[in-house]
Amino acid sequence: MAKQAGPQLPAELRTATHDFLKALSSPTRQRIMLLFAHGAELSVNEVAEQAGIGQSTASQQLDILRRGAIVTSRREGKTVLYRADREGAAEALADLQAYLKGCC
Amino acid sequence: MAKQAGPQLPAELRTATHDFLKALSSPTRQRIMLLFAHGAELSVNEVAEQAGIGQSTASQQLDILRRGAIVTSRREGKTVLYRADREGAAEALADLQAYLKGCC
DNA sequence: TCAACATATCGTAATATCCCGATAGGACGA
DNA sequence: TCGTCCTATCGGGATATTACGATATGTTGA
Repeated sequence: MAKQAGPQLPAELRTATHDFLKALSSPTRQRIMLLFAHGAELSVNEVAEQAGIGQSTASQQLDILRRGAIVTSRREGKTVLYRADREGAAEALADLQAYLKGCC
Repeated sequence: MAKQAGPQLPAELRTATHDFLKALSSPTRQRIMLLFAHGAELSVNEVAEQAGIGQSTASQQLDILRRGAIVTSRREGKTVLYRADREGAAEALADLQAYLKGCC
């Protein structure tokens, strides 16, 4: 029974993994991610300031990173704190690795 | 006290890794890569046909993939054969992993 | 050399992305 | 409640990406 072996085709990239790739394929967002080194938690304004971009831009780019599951956010009073999402990143990386194993 | 030693900062992504991410962050190019599963070698025309895109588009997208070090090419008579670049992909993946370890 | 074929490049419209300033929405303290 | 602070969303201009058809470049065989 069963489908028998095989994971068959290498399968496609999950939507989540595509969002991950797109999120990281921007120099600005790559720069933003480096701000989260060592588990740092930063507000939108702090990201904007340290990355040298406007507040609205920071908010938008952080949203893209969140959709890519590379960061998570939580409210702390008036501010929203963002931090790196280790788990999400690891998951996307694993999926990417599986995808590459299929075609490379 | 010196600036201390250490591997310092996780460092940025190499240009090559950025090219890799950009190359894979397109659904069309992701589809193209799946054509190279199992070590398949394909001409530009074959890629165009199987991916459902025009010849010039295939040539351009393959060039982007090559700059991302995900495929390599070689001439075989009149045609140019492309195949997946396992080594390049593994290298980019390793760099990406190191980068994520730095910020996530 | 000249055709025939395969790929690469050029010019382009359509679409998407980036970043901004302005403004709306939410949370807190007075 | 009101005012302040912080974040999210809106609207738009500049730029980049995508995919195409047409054309140039390059390779082989007659």
